[in-house]
Amino acid sequence: MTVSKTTVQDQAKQAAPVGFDEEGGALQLGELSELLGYSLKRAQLKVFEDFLRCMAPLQLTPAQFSVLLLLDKNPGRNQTEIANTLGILRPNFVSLLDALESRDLLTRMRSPSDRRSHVLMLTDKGRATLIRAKKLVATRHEARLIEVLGPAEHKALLGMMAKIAREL
Amino acid sequence: MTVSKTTVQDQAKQAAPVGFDEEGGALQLGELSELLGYSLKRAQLKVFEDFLRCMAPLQLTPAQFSVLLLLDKNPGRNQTEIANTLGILRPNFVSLLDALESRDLLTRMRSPSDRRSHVLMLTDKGRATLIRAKKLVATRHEARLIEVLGPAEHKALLGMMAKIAREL
DNA sequence: TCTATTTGATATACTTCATAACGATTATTG
DNA sequence: CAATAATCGTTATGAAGTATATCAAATAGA
Repeated sequence: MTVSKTTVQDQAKQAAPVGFDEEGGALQLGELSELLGYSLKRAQLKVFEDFLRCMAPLQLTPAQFSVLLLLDKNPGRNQTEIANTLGILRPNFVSLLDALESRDLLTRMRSPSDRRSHVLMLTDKGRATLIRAKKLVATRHEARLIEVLGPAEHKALLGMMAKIAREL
Repeated sequence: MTVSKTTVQDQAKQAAPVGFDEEGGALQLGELSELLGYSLKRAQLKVFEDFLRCMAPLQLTPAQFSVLLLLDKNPGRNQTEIANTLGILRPNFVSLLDALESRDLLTRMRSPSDRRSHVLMLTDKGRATLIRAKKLVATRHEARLIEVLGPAEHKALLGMMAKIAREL
């Protein structure tokens, strides 16, 4: 779909009185606004953008945050388990972990029971960072979303997204 | 976020009776399921996946379909206008158009009034393809989404997505 | 034991997204 | 009017994200 950040700043030419074609006015979105995938993609990009902005002080991407979150709830798992749960392919998970480990947010430890696998664990710094990150998400990011949608719709939205991810 | 298609086929080990940790069971998603961005991204990927599947007979990607749709409603616009409206950067729009033009779905015509710009227009084949594409989207894709969500929630979802894209 | 599988890792490729710069053309402006 | 600036489509290029094949080491299974 390719929806960039630089979005619809096109109507700089000024908004025409709706129902305008032939030269000059803003374009007609047409059935595009009824296409769920289209809106979904644009909304998703906006949400990630906002996440990055809110998380700027900690320099964590959504993917990195999700790893910390999952590790905190599931200590002692190996890379394959965490990656699979997040839908990340093992090869691509390596560099993601490299980055977090180099920042001392987590450690890879050879498992004593199966020396092929790495047991992943948050460091103290990782846990502390996660706590701060959760606060930023709650007080800035999700707060903003709730502000825009209202609490009821925000919750309903969560349910719908989960349903699509699960049942489609 | 990095959410691949190969998703959560991890619980192959069999589902533990919920509220299980320490080895063996499925992982605890934890606050991840409350993270709107996370669910949004996974849902978006699913929706695009379904779109591609439904559109397979016509071999149109979501981005290509959106271009045809927009061109049909806004004939005679140039590349920059269409690209900006879709949030696509001009350089990246070139190869997208190349693909559609080489399939004879649209034409680039030098504008007589401004010989820098290309006026974009659907060909007859492009219009015919668009009609078929719209039918596929309506009868397969959106129909499936409505089946999963129900008509009321589907509509509510459209509204929420538009709101986020617009106001966040 | 011999073979097959799994784990983390590397290499690699393809797609998407972003920026800089160019020639041609048009607009501005001194 | 001439000189400069801006715009259009395009090319080149780079950074991510995503995908597959393959490897050595370790384990599991025959």
